[in-house]
Amino acid sequence: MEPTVEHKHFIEQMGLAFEMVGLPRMAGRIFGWLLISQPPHQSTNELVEVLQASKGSISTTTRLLIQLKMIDRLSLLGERQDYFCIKPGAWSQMMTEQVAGITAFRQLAEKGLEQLATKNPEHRLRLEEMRDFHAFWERELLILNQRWEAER
Amino acid sequence: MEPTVEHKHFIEQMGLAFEMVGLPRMAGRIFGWLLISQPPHQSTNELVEVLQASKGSISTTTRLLIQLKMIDRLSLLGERQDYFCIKPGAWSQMMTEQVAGITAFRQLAEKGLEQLATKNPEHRLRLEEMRDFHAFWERELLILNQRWEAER
DNA sequence: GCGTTTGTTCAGTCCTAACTAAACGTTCTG
DNA sequence: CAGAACGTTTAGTTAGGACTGAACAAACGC
Repeated sequence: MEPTVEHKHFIEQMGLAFEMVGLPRMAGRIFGWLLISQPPHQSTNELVEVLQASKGSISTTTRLLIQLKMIDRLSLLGERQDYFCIKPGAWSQMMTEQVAGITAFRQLAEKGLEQLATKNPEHRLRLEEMRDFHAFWERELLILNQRWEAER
Repeated sequence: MEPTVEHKHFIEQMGLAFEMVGLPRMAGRIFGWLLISQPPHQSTNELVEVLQASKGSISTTTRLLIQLKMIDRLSLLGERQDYFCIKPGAWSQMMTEQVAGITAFRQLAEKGLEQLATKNPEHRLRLEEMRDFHAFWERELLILNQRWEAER
């Protein structure tokens, strides 16, 4: 299946959106195309052609997306090529990654409170709020994630 | 107030954490120091010295943090220097920024559904899930943000 | 008004990370 | 076994953004 001009535009937008959340643009392009391609699984060569990228780039980036649990590799019986498709729950997985960032902030706050806050309570206030805030979100985001899985 | 070795380590960690969420490392360092400095407001020159950075870098990055509503500029009466301190609700503000990213994804999905999805319902499925997912989180994150403001 | 202090702006440098292209290894086909 | 079809790896290039340093502008004190 060949991409139209609108398809190409969508792909490029997905690239930019992925970049915004800290992933390589190419990852967004691959994921974007897999969202709209017919059929939903595409071979390496198809990706190379459609996205006009090098084999190496596709190889590296598909492995990244697999590691992030956002796509699956399909090896069809009798077929020589590998195929890729979007993994169920890919978006949830992406959100889970975000939670990791929040955890990092909470841990940093806790370490700060242990190691360098004086006994002065007024001084501790800022770090305590940082810790409480991130603990709150850490907890609630996990709950929300479960609720989404349940509702859908 | 002079930073100890532990302070410097904390500052550097905050830099890395900020980098993880897509902000300049220097922004994290400034914010980190403002979290633990005594007093909680610090002048440009103090930031230059403590963080061992150029005036230009501090100037640019403080303006960025102000624009993101994460710190405030204080101009004390009779004082020539500007001071900076953490803005109440800075963390909430940071979270609000994240929501903007989610909104971008939802809008992209909607534009995709309008412009390039065929009538084939099986084909629309992936884009519809993308839209529903992000609409869900967009809604729930705003609610959570309000709950945090209320609870604290 | 002149020099000082302070913040901003801008040109240039440096560093990182994405991407390309080519070499390589592996597996399949005839 | 020879050759082709794939995917991976790696060296090299490129692009973007953070940071520096210096020039600049504005506000103030003497």
